[in-house]
Amino acid sequence: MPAKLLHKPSPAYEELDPVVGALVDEVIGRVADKWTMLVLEVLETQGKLRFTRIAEAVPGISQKMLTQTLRQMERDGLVTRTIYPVIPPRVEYELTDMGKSLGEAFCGVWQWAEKNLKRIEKSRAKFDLRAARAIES
Amino acid sequence: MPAKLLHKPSPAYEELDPVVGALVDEVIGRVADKWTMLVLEVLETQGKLRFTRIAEAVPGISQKMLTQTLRQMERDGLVTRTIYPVIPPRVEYELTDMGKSLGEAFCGVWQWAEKNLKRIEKSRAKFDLRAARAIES
DNA sequence: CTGCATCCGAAATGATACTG
DNA sequence: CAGTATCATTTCGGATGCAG
Repeated sequence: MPAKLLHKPSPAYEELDPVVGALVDEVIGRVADKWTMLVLEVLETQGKLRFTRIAEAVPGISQKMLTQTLRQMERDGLVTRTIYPVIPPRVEYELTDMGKSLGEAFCGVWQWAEKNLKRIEKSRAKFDLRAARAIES
Repeated sequence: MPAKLLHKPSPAYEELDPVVGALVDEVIGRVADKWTMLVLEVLETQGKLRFTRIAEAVPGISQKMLTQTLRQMERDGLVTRTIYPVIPPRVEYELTDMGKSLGEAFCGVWQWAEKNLKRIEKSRAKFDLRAARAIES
């Protein structure tokens, strides 16, 4: 992989190969999903978990969205789903190697978010203040 | 951010500081947005650009979404917006230092996406095949 | 306990027309 | 050129009921 393509393929790259470019965008769209990121984070830090544990660990997620997110992640090969044929049912989810590697790739983003939280809030306050004054005048 | 929780417990960091935890989630939700990521990437690799150039470089984005995304990024302090009072209007967008640092944080995710594209496609094909067979039987 | 199916309102997005 | 405004459409997400 050339150093030039460390990031998303440039427009030139997409003109050469629009299909691959579109697919990369599609994958980014999938992976850059709020619930996917939060579930990924939980599974990365807490290891193998069952459905209800994940629901508890991801604040605000509904059962429907959790099921949907886990199915997508399973389809994409990010998690394994293990069903224990017992009563009551027991289903456990665990990151695959690919899932773990994605978690590591996102690590920098989490750090960035924590580190820059206050700066973002300040920026927003400033922006909103300027906007308010613009309306007055 | 969802308002209501269907369950009681929370992740470790939220128990320590629920407010900060919620804010980190909010920032992640914002930053882990498809269009934000794509625009960020374009500005990172191509530097200062005007509105139409960005639109051309981000395949599939609508004018509305580009405007919205750029406004949010400006509000969060990720980009600067420079207006040249000429006719026709000329507006240029450029990453701030904070925007650039976010771009670097996302670098690993881009690499991951390119690297694992084929593996994801294979996983999906396999999953869909199993699902199809499950329906038949 | 897990999680699918369905309904429904809310929110996000796209398409189009229009403006300084 | 760089938007804003509006409307149509799609998607999201919560609530509920039910099944294995």
